Amino acid sequence: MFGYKVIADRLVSLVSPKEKLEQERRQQILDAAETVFSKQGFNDARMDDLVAESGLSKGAIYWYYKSKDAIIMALFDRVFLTEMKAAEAIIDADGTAEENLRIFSQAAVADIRHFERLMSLGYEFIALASRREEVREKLQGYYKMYREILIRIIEQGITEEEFDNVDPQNTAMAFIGLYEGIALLWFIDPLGLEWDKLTETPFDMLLDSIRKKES
Amino acid sequence: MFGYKVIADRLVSLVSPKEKLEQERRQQILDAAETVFSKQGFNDARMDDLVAESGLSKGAIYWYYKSKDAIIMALFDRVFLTEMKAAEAIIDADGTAEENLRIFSQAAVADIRHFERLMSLGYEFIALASRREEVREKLQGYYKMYREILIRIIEQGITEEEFDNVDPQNTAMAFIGLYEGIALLWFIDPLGLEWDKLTETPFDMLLDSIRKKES
Amino acid sequence: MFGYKVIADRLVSLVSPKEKLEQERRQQILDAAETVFSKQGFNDARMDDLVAESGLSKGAIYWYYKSKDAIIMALFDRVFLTEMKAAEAIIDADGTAEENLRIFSQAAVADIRHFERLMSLGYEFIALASRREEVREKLQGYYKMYREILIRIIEQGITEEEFDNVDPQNTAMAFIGLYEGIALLWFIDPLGLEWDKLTETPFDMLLDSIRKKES
Amino acid sequence: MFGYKVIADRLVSLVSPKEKLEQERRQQILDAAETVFSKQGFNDARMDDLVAESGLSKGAIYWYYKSKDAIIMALFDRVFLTEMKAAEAIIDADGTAEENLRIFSQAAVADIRHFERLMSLGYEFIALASRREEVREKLQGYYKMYREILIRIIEQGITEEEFDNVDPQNTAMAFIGLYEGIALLWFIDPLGLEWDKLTETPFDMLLDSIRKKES
DNA sequence: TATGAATGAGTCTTCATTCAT
DNA sequence: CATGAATGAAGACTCATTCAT
Repeated sequence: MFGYKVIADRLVSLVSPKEKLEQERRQQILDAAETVFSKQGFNDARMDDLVAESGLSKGAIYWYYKSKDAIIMALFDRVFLTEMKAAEAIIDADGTAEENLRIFSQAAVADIRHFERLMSLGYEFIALASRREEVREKLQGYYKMYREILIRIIEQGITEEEFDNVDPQNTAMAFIGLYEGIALLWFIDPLGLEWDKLTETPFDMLLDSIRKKES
Repeated sequence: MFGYKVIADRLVSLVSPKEKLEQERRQQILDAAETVFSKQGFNDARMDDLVAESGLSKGAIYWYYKSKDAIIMALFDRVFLTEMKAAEAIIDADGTAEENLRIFSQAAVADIRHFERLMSLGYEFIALASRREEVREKLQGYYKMYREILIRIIEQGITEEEFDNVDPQNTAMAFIGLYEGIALLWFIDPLGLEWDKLTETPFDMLLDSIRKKES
Repeated sequence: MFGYKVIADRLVSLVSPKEKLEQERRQQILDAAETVFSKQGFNDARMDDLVAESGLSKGAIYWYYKSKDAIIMALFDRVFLTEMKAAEAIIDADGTAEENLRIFSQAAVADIRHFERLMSLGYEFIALASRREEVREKLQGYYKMYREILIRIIEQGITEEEFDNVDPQNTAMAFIGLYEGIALLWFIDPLGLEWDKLTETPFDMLLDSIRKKES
Repeated sequence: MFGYKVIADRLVSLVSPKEKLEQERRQQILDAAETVFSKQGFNDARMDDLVAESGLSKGAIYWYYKSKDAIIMALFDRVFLTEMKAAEAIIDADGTAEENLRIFSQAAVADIRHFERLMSLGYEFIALASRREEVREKLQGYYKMYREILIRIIEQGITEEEFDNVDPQNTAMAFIGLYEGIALLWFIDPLGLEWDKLTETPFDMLLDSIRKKES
């Protein structure tokens, strides 16, 4: 990821001013979209709200994105990509499997806190998934990546005899599912429970169940 | 639940033919709404789609519900109520805590399978929750009920020394979160994994971690 | 044609009030469209102009026609059909070929005078013809019908030895072309020349050239 | 016509390089406009289509023409002028009236074939004529010129006793109308009839009717 | 001169809701 | 109670034109 970022930064400095402007404008529009859509939902958000929020004109927005839907999809990709990159950051981590799992879990937590404002957006996308093949496929890719990272960590744990000989696939699903579910509960009732507590116990429970029992 | 149904049936037989018709019409409308909304989402569904699906006229629908939103809310309540009733059915169950937990878990599973078609509807409601106090409160109530049932079972397990002395609240959240999360993953990628398998391992993992260790 | 009209009238009286209303509304809309489109052209005409001219609401217009283009096409058909029926009226005429030709020619003249206001509409349609297969085909059908009527009259003239042994096809084209061309010139410069005079001489010239020369 | 062209060429060589560039650019724009407008019609053609077709930028086009309408008018003038020049070429011809008429007729034929692609453009202009005084006047001028040339030829024929003592004005209208009408029919149904055949017979018919009968 | 990003008034169309019958 | 024609406010999108660079 770091390497990637460096390359990306370099790329930015290499692009023409014109391309830089285009990138800026697109970010400007997606920033506005993120704010407006997460506040009002895709359907209740008006293009005029994007105009007001972005400070651009209607025409300018349509110059960069051909439709409201295109903006939604671009926003999806941006959120998606950001999360993917955040996840990739953990791959390189070395340490015991449990440490890696904890780092990953904490990253996920941090992630969710950070993208607190994106959660409603996220459920909009999920609601879309049943109707839009394209969205569903992207979400599948996203979770697949997560699963693979976790599977690798769990396999590491098994190999290094930290963990019992569990099924890595199912175990990974358990971890991911747990986090997603907890996030959902927290989204519905953010004041009802503290996020950290909400997170730690279930994680420890799962971890506990796969930790190599002394014999 | 059964008792309830009996009561409901009695109620039906006690009401006047006029009221009976009204209830039938409302169910007709909500049936159509369930189908149409789950297929197209709240926003892409047209009142004319409800007309076509229900076989009623536009005027008839507006006779029984004052707006599209009222139908959405009534549908929410119906889904909500059905789930609540399904959950209540387990309260009376007697058996060991682990048995009850398993029964509850299987009910949840059965539930989800049964309401497979309602899942997209569910995520629409969740997406709504961040913008509509009313929806959020109902969802909170729904999960609160679930939590309380689980807490009771877990407390039973602790009291009867089946389970370790875990925190009932957090443990309940872990179970609920796990199921919700797994459901979400399955919703995104239904073909990717079998539902039963998807469900059993995580459940066993959690259960394993709270089961009283021999000392 | 008369028979047709009678049937049509009967049909009207047989249709339900609902269908009658629909037909009235559609005529109302096409009447407004005729006025507005002929005055402003298809593109400069606004749906709001149709609203104002028809006395109906926007929604009512869209209830009966799904788009502006659908109205244009329906208007085309109405104009087209009216002209076709007017032409058919002449078929039954008996008399010498020359008389029939003159009747037909005068009908065409009368027709054009009557549809003076439709001429700009006509040229809009003709301009459309190069881009819209559908329009082109309808116009082709229209002129085909005209040609066939004329061919029949000319063949009658040849058979009855009123006319020389000319090629009926080409001769028919000459007559039709002449009338269309004269109409076009008159459309461009209506004050520049009187319609009757504009019409008679060319007609007589053509007629003269095919009249059986005494030998 | 040739003389004119020579003058034009001289003019070009006399102007400054700056003016020469301007003339080139304007032709470039009108060339693109001719292509785009005849393919898509005035209304469906976008300024961006002109940009793409001309290879110039938006700004450049607006540098040379202040509006889309100005381009339409300039294009009209260019087409108009070209046709006028073609017609003028015949004025000088000497020969019998019938020869001149035939030359003129063949020129018109050639003209139409040559401007086959411009016909839809032509009908766009004609459709415009009813709404735009300016366009109507130009078209009137155009046909007036044609009429005058024909009148001169016909008067020549009468004077030289080739033709009967017909009314030159009406006879000219007959010839022009005939050609315009035939062109229209061919535009609607180009495959339905061959152009040459479509043209010759009517012409011969008219000619036949005015040719001096032997007495 | 030339560019093309930006503007924003103007359009068609949609669709929840109403109401005369 | 029921119908479905009618309403009209509202919204996404277009595109001729402008103007900073």
